[in-house]
Amino acid sequence: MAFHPPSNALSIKTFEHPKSSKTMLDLKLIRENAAEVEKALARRNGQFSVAELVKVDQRFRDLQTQWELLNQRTNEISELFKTGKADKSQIEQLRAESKELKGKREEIEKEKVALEEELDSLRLGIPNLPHDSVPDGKDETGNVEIKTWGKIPAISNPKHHWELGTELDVFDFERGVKIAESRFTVLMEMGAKMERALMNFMLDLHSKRGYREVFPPILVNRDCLIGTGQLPKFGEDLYKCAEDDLFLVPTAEVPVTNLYRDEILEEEQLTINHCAYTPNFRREAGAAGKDTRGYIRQHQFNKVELVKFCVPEKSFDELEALTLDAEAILEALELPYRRALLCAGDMGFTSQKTFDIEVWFPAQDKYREISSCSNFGDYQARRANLRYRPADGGKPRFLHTLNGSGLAIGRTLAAILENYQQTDGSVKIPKALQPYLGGLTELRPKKDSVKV
RNA sequence: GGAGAGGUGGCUGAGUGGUCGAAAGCGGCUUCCUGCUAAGAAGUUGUACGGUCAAAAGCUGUACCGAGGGUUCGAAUCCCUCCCUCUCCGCCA
Repeated sequence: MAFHPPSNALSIKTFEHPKSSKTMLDLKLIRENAAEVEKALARRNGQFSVAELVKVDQRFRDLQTQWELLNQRTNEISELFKTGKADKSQIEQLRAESKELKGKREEIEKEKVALEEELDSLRLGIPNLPHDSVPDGKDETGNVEIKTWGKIPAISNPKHHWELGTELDVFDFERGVKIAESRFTVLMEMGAKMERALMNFMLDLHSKRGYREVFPPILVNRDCLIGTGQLPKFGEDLYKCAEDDLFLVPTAEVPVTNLYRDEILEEEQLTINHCAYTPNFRREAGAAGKDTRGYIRQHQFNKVELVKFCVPEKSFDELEALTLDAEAILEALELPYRRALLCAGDMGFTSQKTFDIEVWFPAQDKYREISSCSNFGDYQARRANLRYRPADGGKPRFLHTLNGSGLAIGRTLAAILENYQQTDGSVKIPKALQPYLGGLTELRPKKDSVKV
């Protein structure tokens, strides 16, 4: 696998000086570089075109100009009234003209509103541009392995985590289904404790490394989801509380990135680092039949998330730092992993560049994703109106956002079970986690215990 | 859930239907003064989208005082609807 170093072809840097808010990509940039934008989008999996957008935008701007001219005349008329310059003979005529102008304006406004809606929906439907350093590729086969860490354990006939977990009284899959539906699992005694221990361990480690811990709401409003990019396109994967128009978070990325929505931060405050634990809820709409066994793909799962807000110039350095911070958890737990650079076709909608961290699953004999670390550039910042005032006092600029799992807790638990399994069916506890479990060193099946 | 108050620029906070993009203060920026990590003086300081310009500056047009409607030649200011915030009461972990 080849490593693709950053190139400087179509410079994503030109996106750093946005002029308008509430767009995902800078409209001006799209207008002026439509061909290059098309080309960058073509690298993604799926059909995205800006041609229609450019057309609607042009029509909208024409109308805008007409509308402004009508307003200008209206203002002139009222100026005549104000200054008393209008002849008495003219007054009635001016009143009539103004009314007529209003009628014309209303006509234009009708079309404008319709066009604006269309424009918004077109804009929100266009994904972020893959960075130049992102390799081409249609799907995960195009991803590039960047590094591997740790020694893959030699286990003969490794058991799957769901087998180990059931024997060790960690998971109760059947009762999870009874209580909710499929893809819901009950964590029994040691499972519950392990999950809680992992949560605390991860938050503590990240806190030590400079992330400020937050615990946000787990129900969020529509604006948040538009801000981070889940809406309007990916609503089918969300759980919704229809009566309140609130949604269960699919990731802590949503509430944490929206912490500073519509705010102007000071450059001195950046980089802001947050870590947050939340449960996450996903309908897994497109995942029918995938990972139906085990604890890998649940409708509800726990995760610690890392989120960064930084100045545009630093975001790629911060992406590396963030990825290392996520990897630090796996290294502390001594779980073998690799890092992959996602190709353009496999990247998330909002991302400019993404590293996946994949942990080794012995029974599956492969690496599975446990974290996804992305630089979004100013894409989310535009949608969520996240800005900062430069230290030199200039105009507010959009900042850059990043996030990554640090880590998915359920998958970490599953990975521990598999990688730390012993031939006698017991599972050792990683040293780093033992203090969080009262010094416990292993999980052992209770032969004499009756399954309650 | 009941009653009341309120939503104005980066922040605090004035604002009689036209002189308000909006007083004042704070903060920011620039300059001056002062020999000391301070204080003072003056000026300046919203955002977005257009036009002019090679470009920037400048000039200029339009919009924006919670959102959306209405009245009016003209609305931050009057009317209606909605949203949100705060205070008191009730209820509750």
